[in-house]
Amino acid sequence: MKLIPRISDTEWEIMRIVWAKHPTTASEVIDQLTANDPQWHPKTVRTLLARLVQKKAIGYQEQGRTYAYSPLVGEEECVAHASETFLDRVFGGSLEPMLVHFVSRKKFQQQDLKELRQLLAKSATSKEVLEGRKP
Amino acid sequence: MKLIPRISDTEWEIMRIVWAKHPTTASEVIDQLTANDPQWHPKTVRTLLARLVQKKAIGYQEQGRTYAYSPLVGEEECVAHASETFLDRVFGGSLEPMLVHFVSRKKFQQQDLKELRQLLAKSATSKEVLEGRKP
DNA sequence: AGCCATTGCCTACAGATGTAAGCAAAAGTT
DNA sequence: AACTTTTGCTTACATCTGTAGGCAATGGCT
Repeated sequence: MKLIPRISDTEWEIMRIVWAKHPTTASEVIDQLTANDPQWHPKTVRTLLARLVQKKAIGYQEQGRTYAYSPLVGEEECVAHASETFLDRVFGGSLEPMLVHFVSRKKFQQQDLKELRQLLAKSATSKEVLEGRKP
Repeated sequence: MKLIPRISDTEWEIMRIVWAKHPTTASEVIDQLTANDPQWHPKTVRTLLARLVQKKAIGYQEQGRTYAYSPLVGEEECVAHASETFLDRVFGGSLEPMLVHFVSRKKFQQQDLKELRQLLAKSATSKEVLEGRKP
């Protein structure tokens, strides 16, 4: 079974960019980040990239003097792991209270409700979900 | 606007207990925790309680030589804050991908789906949304 | 009265995190 | 060739976290 390295808050920002487009270079990542938020300091981004390499969350291939980074862990796995952790921490592992929370929060728009509804309609007929487990 | 202190993983365990019953004492919290998981060391719990006091996440009243702790921040606020943070980090702030994730994960049972539908039925206040069913 | 358990307070300490700075080599510019 | 920029490598450093240990006072038990 694969080990998922612990990815910190700021590191997630980096990872999402790398997952979105890879291989990618440090300067590309920096550009992406600073485009949305000029608070990001290039030096900080490079440090984080190096740490992610150490953690084996990403790897790289040398392209001349620069590195072309690529993820070594799947986004799905990390998302799943982070979701589990979040659920356990904040909702004690219970899904329903979490859903109640998200469904009732103000930012939850009608549009979202509609989409969710369609999602459920599909899930209800899909094998993966229906045959999930349960004795 | 109220500031929500940053609550760490282990601190959440403590907070959930304090929210569930307060005021409560250190030994009560320790009992609760060790009941489920004997790994918890009493000293660790006391340290965490002290840190939560420092962070002003909880407060206390002296009951003789012991402290009776109570939350200073609401569970709702903290849950909302943690949820926002999680959503931003892991799903870039988009609710729908997150819901897709939770709805499609294997542990999501039919029972949960049913509950969620009922939940949605209640949340749905508009007719357009209600009509979004049947493929 | 004396001893022990309990409680909070102070201290410890390694590893993770956020946030960079300094440096040397290589690449690009003039 | 000289100069500037870019890049990765190394180092810094205050916090925050997880996980306790030691100490002194207070309360209980004998």
